[in-house]
Amino acid sequence: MEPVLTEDEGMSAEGLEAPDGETLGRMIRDARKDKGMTLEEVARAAAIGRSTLSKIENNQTRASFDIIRRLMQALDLETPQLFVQSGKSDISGRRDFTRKGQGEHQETRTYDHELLCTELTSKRMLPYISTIKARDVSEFDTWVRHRGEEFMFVLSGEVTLYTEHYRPLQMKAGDSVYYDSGMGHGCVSTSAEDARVLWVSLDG
Amino acid sequence: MEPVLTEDEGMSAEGLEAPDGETLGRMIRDARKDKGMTLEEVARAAAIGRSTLSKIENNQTRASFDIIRRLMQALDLETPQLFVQSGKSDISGRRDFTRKGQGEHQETRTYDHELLCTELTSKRMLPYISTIKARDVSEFDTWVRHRGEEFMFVLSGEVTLYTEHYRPLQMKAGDSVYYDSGMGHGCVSTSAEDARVLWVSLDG
DNA sequence: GGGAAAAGTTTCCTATAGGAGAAAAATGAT
DNA sequence: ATCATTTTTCTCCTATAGGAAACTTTTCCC
Repeated sequence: MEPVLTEDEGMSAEGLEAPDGETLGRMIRDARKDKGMTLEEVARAAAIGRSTLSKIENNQTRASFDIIRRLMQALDLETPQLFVQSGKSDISGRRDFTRKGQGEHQETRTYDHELLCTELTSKRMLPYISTIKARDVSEFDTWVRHRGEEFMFVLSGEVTLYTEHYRPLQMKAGDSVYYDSGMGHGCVSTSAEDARVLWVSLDG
Repeated sequence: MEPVLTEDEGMSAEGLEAPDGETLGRMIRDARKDKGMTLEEVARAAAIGRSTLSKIENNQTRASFDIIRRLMQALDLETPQLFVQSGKSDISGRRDFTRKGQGEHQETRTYDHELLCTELTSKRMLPYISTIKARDVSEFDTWVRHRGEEFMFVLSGEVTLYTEHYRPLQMKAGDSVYYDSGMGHGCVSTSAEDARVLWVSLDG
C-alpha cells in the first residue's frame, strides 16, 4: 500500500460488478478445483446434473439463478466472492469526506437518502443521512430486510423504529439504536415535520 | 406486512434463508415499489421484458442468473442483500438502543467517549460519540492507528481531522469523513469550545 | 359513475436450459 | 506403450425461460 498524496476528493474506484457470463464459469471451476472436487461430486452436492455443471463452467449456458445459488452453497462460496469487485475491496490508505448536504441523493417514497463519502466505493460500512418524510404511522406497511447490521442515530425530529420481534421504539434527537438488519425494519417520522437520521449500514 | 408487537428483548430470529423462489420475487417487488417504479420502467432499465419481470415477482418462473443480475443492478440492490444466507450474524434478531447522553462514558486526556448500544456486545461496528476537548492544534502529536475503517460525523463545533497521507481536513457540524483507520489519525477541536462527533468504527 | 390511460397479468411461441446417457479425454497402473 | 478407470464433454430431448402482444385490472380524471 502506498501513500496516496492526492487531492482530497476520492478517486472513483469502480464499484461492485456482478460476474458476466465470461467470468462466472471460471470462478466456479476454480472454486471446484480448489477443493479438489470432481464435476460429479459438486453436481451431486448441488443436486444438479453433471452436464449442466460442465456447461456452466465452460460458459456454454446461462444458468438459472436457482442453479447458481445451489452451486454456491455446494461450493461454500460466499456470495460476495461470486460478485467480484473490479476494484480492490479495501480502502488502504484512503480517505473521503462529504460536506454537509453535499452527499449523493437518492429518493424513495418515504425516505430521502443522502449517501455519504460515496467516492470511496470499497468501504465496508455504508453511511447515509435519511430525511424521513412525515406521515401517519398507519401508513407503515413494508419491512426492509437485508443481512447485516445497522446503526441509527437521530439527528432531528422524532421517529419510531419498527423492528420485527420488538415493539416500536420512539426516538428523539440524540438517541441511537443498533440492530440486526436481517430483522424486518422500518422507520417513520412521528413528529409533524420530517425527521433526519444518520444511518450506518454494514453488510453480511 | 404488519408490525410485530412483542416484548423488547430480542428473540432468536429464525435463520435467514437464501432467497428461494418464494422470497426472491417479493424482495424484488418490494424494492421496486419502494422506488415507486413501474414494471415497465424497471424492465426497461434492466433490459428485460415486462412480462418476465412480472413472472419473477410472482414467482412464476425461475429466472436465469443473468436476468436476476441485471435486475439487481437496475434496482440498485446490493447483491449481498439478495443472497441472504442462514449463516446469521451474531446479533441475529437483536436490537439495542441508547437514549441521548445515556451511553457508557470513557474519558481520556483529549476525548470523552460515550459508547453507544453497549448492551449488544457482539456487534461488529462500534458507535460512539466523542466530545473533543478544545485545545491548541500544536498539541496534536500522537496518531492512533488500528486496522479497520472509520466513519466520523461532526455533530457540533469545528474539528480538524489529521490523517496520514493527507493534509488536515477542517470540518464543521454536518460534515462527515470515512477513512482507513490503519492510517495514523487524530482529531482536534479547532473552535473555542469542545466539539462533538459521532464515530463508527469497524475492525479488521 | 363512466371512460381513458396506465399498470399488471396471461397467452402464445421460440430459443434454450438442464438432465440422461453416449462419446471422448484424461489419468494411472502394470 | 496398452488397457481399465475416472473425469469431462457432447448429443439429444423435454420442459420451460423469456419476450411480444393480447388481455385484464387498477388508477385517476372528469
